[in-house]
Amino acid sequence: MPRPPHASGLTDHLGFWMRMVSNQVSQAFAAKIEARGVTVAEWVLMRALYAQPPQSPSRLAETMGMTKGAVTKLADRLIAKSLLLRRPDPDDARAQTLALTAAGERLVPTLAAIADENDRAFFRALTSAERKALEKTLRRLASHHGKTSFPTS
Amino acid sequence: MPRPPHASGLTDHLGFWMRMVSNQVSQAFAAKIEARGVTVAEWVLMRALYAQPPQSPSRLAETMGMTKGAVTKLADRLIAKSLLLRRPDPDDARAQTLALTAAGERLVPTLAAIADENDRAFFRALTSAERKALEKTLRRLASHHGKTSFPTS
DNA sequence: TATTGTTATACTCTATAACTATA
DNA sequence: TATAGTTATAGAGTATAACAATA
Repeated sequence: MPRPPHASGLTDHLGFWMRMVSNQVSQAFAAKIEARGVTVAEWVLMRALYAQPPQSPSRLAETMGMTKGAVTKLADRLIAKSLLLRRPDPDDARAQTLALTAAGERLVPTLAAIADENDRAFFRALTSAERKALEKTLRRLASHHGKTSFPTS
Repeated sequence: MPRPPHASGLTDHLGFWMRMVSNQVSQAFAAKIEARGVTVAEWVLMRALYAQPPQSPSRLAETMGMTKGAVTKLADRLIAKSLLLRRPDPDDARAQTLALTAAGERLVPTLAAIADENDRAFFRALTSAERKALEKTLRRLASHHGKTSFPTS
């Protein structure tokens, strides 16, 4: 009987392991912030607006690497939760600005603390040197392949 | 004027970088296999069935870490593409079995080669030692946090 | 009763494209 | 005409829960 042609396995690819670990850490984080009523994507948008002047949807779409339509939808949800405000730009009647509400501003440090804790717990299995090496590697890969320009600090 | 309370930034978390790099590599792979008419999730299911005896949806759900309903939906799509076959289990009238069609079996090595190439291209920026270290780290994290039991070979 | 699998429903995330209002 | 933003639509991915058939 003929043997089937060789095909590399799922676990032969670093991309597979990246996806698996990424899903694990993101799902753990998502579960923790769900109690605060926000999703991971919402957290990212909120953090991008924290302690910043109001930003246009276009600009947020650019820095977050998503489409304008996606930003609108995300913003709609945060507005419905009274965490975000949409206001017309006084200088350009076509434009809008997005800014956190007072409640939104207050929530960000809480979410940030949850993110800190989640990260610490998840990567606790690694030594300090391993974490450093992992971060360096990931940053290299991200900047090598990334089109999006997140604030790198 | 009061300074806003400190909140750690998105880029302070390894989880953020994991998610960013994982998305980059998965999206690159998704774009390449789209020409063959399959998605990443479909590839994973197909690879799990390649050169294997027919498997029950339950078992696949277990090993892939998803619900039975999700497997059914994924299977429906692959069946519509004539890449998968669903057949009643002769030993248990409640049960079904899933197996690749001949076309499905033929497609897997092609997809595997694309995955190989995608992985090589994406991680080319790293040295061999860095890749080894990354793999070791990711496997450690995955097994430390994973409930799902993928074939680890 | 317990189990297998499907179906129904829902929600997040994301994209593309059409559309509106303004520049 | 070009740009800013929203809306409409679509589809992947995933989950929960109700259900039918069978064990």
